[in-house]
Amino acid sequence: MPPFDLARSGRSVTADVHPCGACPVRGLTVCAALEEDELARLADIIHTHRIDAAQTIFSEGDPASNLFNVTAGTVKLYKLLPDGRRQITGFLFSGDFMGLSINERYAYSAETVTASSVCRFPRRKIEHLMDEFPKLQRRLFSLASNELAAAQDQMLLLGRKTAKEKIASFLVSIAQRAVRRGQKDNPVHLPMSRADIADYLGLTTETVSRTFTQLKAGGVIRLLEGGKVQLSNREALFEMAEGA
Amino acid sequence: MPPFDLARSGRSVTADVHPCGACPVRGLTVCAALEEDELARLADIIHTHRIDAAQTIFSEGDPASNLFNVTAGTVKLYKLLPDGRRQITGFLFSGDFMGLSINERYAYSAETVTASSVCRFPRRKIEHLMDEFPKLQRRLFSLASNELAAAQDQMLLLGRKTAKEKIASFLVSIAQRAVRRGQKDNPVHLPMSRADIADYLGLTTETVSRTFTQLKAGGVIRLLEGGKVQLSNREALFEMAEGA
DNA sequence: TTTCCGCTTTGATGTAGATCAAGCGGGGGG
DNA sequence: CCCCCCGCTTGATCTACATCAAAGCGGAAA
Repeated sequence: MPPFDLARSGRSVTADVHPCGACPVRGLTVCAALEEDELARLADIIHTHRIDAAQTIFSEGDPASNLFNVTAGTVKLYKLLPDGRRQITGFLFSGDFMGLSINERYAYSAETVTASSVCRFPRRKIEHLMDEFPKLQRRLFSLASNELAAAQDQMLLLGRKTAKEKIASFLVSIAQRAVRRGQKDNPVHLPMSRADIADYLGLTTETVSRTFTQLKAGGVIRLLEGGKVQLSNREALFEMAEGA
Repeated sequence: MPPFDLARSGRSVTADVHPCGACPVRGLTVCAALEEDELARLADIIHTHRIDAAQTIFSEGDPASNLFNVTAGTVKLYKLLPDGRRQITGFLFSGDFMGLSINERYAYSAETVTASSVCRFPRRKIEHLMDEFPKLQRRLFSLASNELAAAQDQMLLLGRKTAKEKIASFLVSIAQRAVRRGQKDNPVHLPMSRADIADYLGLTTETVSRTFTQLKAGGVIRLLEGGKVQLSNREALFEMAEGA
């Protein structure tokens, strides 16, 4: 997890001005709130960056000087305990945003899972724009509310679901998010490692692996090449996810 | 958990107009964003209700027609699995708000722990006011961001902490919140049952009880009358909470 | 005051998932 | 092309916490 300094772009990062009009995820995210001309104003303050896999974007406790929008690839957000135990609080795909903060500090670290592109908004400037365009403010509020609902689902999962239910829930939710991005949801693509999945679900790699094996044996899923998982029995998976 | 119908106030609920100017928690919550005259506008649309202990305020999936502000007492928010397993996603004290939703539906159920007072804002009307007073919108966004950060802390707790660390974290956080409300934080008051604490921390009542006993034996806390807990060694408790 | 009921505590036992420990397999570097 | 390394899987064992069980205990109702 080498550090990554946005100010001085090294080999692993490239910055360029990206025309928002051509943005592939424009409809999904913050920008969906804005009209063409307003979007131009937004474009003035953003920079897009291409980042290699396994790079730290920012760390918990850093001054929260930017908001980010993932436009390609996969990013994970996580928190650590002093002894190294890790909880991944979310995986981000294209269209997802990150960087909400309290006390001007990031509440979690962000690291790329795969090579990714992110679109960076200086916090100060976006706050100005929010005053100017209430729609933008409203959009961010709505996105934060969705995040909050997702966080509550995840609490239910972490606190009360079995390993099998956790894995089933995870697969279902990844599939649903793929659909929202307009991608096909079967087979689903899992770009992250077993260890990452474990740290997201409050399990160990071994348990994640064994549970996949069980689901496979039960004919509910098939493990394909390249981190793809075929959902062979979505009904069963859905019921399993809800503990039914 | 008897149902509670805001429309037809029964024995367990009383409604009256409450002057915001006299609100005890005005500085803590949504209303802190507003000036005197703006507050008057807000006062026009709210109703305060007094609710007995153990009453349902709203249920997961209900149309989210109101936002609420707790002005006295304690409320719990929770989600259920079909077989009855329960995850409490938060405890609310005076000054805390609830009712953020997605798809116009509540994402969780809310029930009073103790007799409480809540201040009710019709969603439709508050959305109008948000357009009129961007400060209000901003305030809600900021509160939602804080909620989100708290939710992420809770994920770390649920996914990666031991029973002892969970209880220690819980006590520390309850104490910190008491301070923010201007109440004394030692001893802390725990108005909720062991079962509620268990469902909040992803444990069982028995484990919660045993862990309290352990902490008591270790001289870290003392269990007092009336649900009060004396934090005898805050340093130790704080370290324990972080897993150090 | 006594009784009763629900909450809490304590004890005995069970188990899901963690931990410890190898193999296995595939992709990148030499 | 081969080897090495790393991530995944599988197996054996351990343990923190759950489950099952029953005994305090305190407050409300009679």
